[in-house]
Amino acid sequence: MAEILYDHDRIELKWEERWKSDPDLYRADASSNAPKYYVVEMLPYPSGRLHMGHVRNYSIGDALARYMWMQGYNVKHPMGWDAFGLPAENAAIQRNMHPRDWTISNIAEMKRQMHRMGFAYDWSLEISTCEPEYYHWNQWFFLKMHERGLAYRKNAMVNWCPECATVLANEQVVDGCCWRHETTPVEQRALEQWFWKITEYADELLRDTFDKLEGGWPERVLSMQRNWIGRSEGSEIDFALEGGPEKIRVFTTRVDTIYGATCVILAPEHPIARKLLDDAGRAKAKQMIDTRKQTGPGDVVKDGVFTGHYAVNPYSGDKVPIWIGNFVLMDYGTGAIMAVPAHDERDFDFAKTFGLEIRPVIRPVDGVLDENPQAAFTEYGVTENTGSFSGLPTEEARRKMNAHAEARGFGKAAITYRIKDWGISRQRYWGTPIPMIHCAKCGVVPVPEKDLPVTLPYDVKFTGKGRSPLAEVESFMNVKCPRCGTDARRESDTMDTFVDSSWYFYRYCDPRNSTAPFGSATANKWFPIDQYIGGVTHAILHLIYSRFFTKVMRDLGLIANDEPAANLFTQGMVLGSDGSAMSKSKGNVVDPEEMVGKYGADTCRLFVLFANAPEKDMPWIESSVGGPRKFVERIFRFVTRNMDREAAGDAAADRRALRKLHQTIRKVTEDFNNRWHFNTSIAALMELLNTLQDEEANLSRAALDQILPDLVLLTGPFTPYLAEELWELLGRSGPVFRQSWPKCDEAVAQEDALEIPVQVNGKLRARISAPLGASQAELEKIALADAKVLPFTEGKQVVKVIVVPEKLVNIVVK
RNA sequence: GCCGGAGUGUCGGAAUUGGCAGACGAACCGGACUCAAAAUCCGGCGCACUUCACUGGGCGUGUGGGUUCAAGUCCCACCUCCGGCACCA
Repeated sequence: MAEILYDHDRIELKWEERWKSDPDLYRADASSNAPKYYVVEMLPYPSGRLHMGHVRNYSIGDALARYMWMQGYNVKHPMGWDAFGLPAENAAIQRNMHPRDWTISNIAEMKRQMHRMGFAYDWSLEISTCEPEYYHWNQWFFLKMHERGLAYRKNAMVNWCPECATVLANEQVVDGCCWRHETTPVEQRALEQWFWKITEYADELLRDTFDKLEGGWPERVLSMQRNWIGRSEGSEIDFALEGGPEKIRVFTTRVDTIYGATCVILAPEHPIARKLLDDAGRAKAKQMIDTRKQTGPGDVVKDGVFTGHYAVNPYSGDKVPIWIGNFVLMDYGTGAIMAVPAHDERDFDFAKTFGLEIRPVIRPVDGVLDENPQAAFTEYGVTENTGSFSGLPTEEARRKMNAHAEARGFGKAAITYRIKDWGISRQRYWGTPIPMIHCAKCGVVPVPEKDLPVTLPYDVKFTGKGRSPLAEVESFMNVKCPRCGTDARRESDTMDTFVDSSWYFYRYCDPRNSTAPFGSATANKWFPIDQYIGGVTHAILHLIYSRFFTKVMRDLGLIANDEPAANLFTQGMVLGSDGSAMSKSKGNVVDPEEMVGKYGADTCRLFVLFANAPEKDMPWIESSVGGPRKFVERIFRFVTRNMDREAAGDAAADRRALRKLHQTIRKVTEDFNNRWHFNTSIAALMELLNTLQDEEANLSRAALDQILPDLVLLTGPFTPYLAEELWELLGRSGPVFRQSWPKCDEAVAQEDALEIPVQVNGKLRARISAPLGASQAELEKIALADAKVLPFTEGKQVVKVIVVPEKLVNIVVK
């Protein structure tokens, strides 16, 4: 048969239809004895259309899934929708579309695009987090958290736009102002909200980044998580309020400097501050709280107010003034600090601004105390003027002073974390209703499990005003108290959408279960995830919340694993032509569907994988799409014109072609097994095709019959449409991804002779040819006798000759 | 400020364990085919020299040092860029 011209639409649309018509095609085999392989790509938010970041993420996962199938694994490869979220509500306000309708039509559109890309998902496992069948179990987890004391209520600040009279999400605050009222500064208001005690697991979350995830997760993700958890060891010390029963507890990492404390500073939100301040001071505190939200990090000017009250240093007995300061944070440590200007830069700054005393108490280990410091000395040293603890090195002083505080009952050694409990309440409509009821008699009462799910009402007005759209829906809000049966009101807040994505990959194991989130047996079979793949933007929040969830689920006895994913791969961002991340607001997005229309899905996938290594940010240079496109065409034409032609052949050409084939199999296999640098795998396939075309005229029928099927199989994970079409043209049956991955025959891959570079004093001077398996002595002899080497050794003394077998000869002369 | 990552041709990148720097592709230049163009095929393509030419050696992986027979790769110091955290006590 003659060469066939490549037509991407004809081939891809044909196979898309066939694949779609077989719902079992990519289903994992429940009765299989093959080892399991669970690969999950982070589920998308259905924003409307696929973007290039999705295409990159899913092309990587799809190549891997197909490869693992071909390696004989029982592969589970699901997809779903992270369907709750703010943009749906914005769409409702801005274009008068119901969030649910908007979301569902987006899902349909994106699913259509995924089919067009040829991704191998088992759609029977599809989940959508906005369906009651799914969020039912968010509510169930909420009840379990509540039972275990992991869910609690407390006052927390929310962003409030006085113009809209509504709560704003952080994303809706732009430069400290409301997104819809660009000149209206956002205020901070305290609201009772639900929190989950992730801090209870802070220590384990931190420890397991070392013990369980190192090696399987990227170092930078682990480091970001450790940073986020932010464990810090220090002391909590009580300063007694002069003339009152209260104590002010401060946290410090440098209790050894406490004799240098010249004031105590409270966060403006601190409850004691409210009592100590007069009206003017309270107004000032309120102003500090609001301004803090509006100024970006880094450019805060220190501000403070003296309360007019004093506290007593429990070590020295000194009386120190109590201030409030805008740089002291309520939600870190105890919300109060002791200021030691001589040994802390921030305190030094504060002291200079407000004229506070600077009292040095630490000298350098090999120096003297600087009585009049011009800057804070923050290093470790030796204590001075520190009562009975004077003359001690920092670490010893801390130990002894902690013990002293504990013995006297005014303090102790303490650990503080930067990570805060997870505030999950959102004053939004499009999310999971929090299954709680407020009863005037009984207080806060959980919805009984049997009454779950609490479903989201459809008929809601989106005015963009008020506390939460749900709070206005009387039929939803009015309920009988499950405990006393009197009239009560439902909680009108919904859950943070990060709750939905914290456990979705467990639901894939048992997506239609209506009596439990999933069955433990099936989860234990598939977990931990063998490979989780997603954007590095989720390195902290999603990945820490889902680790927290896994630990809670384990403690509930639902699962046996401690971590959700044994291996994590974070692909880089896709950058627009201007070098910054592709985003709608920057206007530098490239629509994948346009590319698919022009070049086909195979070329699009190949382009994305070939551009660079997948963990790196990918610069978008569309002009280079020609390479991958030509490669697809060349393979197609090469196979079709050689698939059944007569060929006499030449043994030497056959040998060279088969050698290159097997070297390529080895290379591509290694890339899959070790590092997923698909750019080099694809380069190797291009080299193979170059060699095959060089040898084409002299290849025998027998060699072609070995080469063509293997060539097609090797392209399977990257260009599934092309591979499937060629597989069929070759007269083979069964989908490509169910075939065995080609094996490298080392004997065939072996070169006939070695070509070895020869250096003199480390500089390349010649290449010699040597028989395979030549001894070191032989190589040395050939190298020394080489005509190109001789001019560099003549008249000189050969000091030594280094022979690296099969690699290189280096002659050292003097 | 702290933590992490990265700097290689005109561009994306390759060199996986210290052993031939620039694979593969893009762009560009030249040639063949064509009335012409596209497509395709063939050749060239780090820098500055040298030779009529074949060639020949020199320099070259952010900068400066070092280790080594041998350094893009290891060590020390520094510069730049990217990402995260950031008055975190």
